[in-house]
Amino acid sequence: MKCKSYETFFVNFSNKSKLNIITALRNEPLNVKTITKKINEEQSAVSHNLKKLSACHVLDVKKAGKERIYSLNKDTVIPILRLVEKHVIKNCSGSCCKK
Amino acid sequence: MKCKSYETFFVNFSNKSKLNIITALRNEPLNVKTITKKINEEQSAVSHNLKKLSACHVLDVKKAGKERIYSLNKDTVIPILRLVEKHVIKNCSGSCCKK
DNA sequence: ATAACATAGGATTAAGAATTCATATGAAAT
DNA sequence: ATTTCATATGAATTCTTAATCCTATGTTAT
Repeated sequence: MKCKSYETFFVNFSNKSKLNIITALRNEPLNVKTITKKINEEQSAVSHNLKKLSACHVLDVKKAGKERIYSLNKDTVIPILRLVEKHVIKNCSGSCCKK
Repeated sequence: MKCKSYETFFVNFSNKSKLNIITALRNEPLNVKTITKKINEEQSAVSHNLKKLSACHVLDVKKAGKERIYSLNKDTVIPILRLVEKHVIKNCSGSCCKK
């Protein structure tokens, strides 16, 4: 599947676990264990998600010994999050986005 | 559920049907029947999706007789789509975002 | 008042995704 | 060479979501 259909990209932001990872990395690159502790989920689940996130270049990885350090692709992610923040402030002052 | 957790917002972009609706409305507001024809899906499925999209203010609705005219919230949606386009061009020249 | 049209909504089923568990890989330390 | 630690991967299960079907609501026209 190619990126030209954008749905795969957005899936990376459309559930809590993945969004937790993104949030955890907003300020600093982290290794898997630290992410796992920070968001309080199974290591295995985190790894599965990290794989998808980095397949889409939402995250970058680099190896450091036996660790892998994941970092946010800030060029794309930060501006998108900002837009959504703005959207929510403007449109969702009460509660919205109900399922 | 409140918008403060953004995953619900992003769900609106994370499958083909919803993204087709968004694309169909990129240039002009349309009524349900026209959207349905344009994206070639069941009227009922389209209505279900329209509800979610407008609950999140990704779309606006206005009534016109027996029709309902849906339009894109361009303030939010267009800039986000542009960012993703840019991201894809930069990062996904081959194929990426595989599931 | 009834018929025709446009759209919405509920309930069920089917499809897809996330979670979990068990195991594998690979790197550093002893 | 073996153990330990960090991470990844595959398979099975469990959830979640979307798709479908059927019916309801509301609007206009006759």
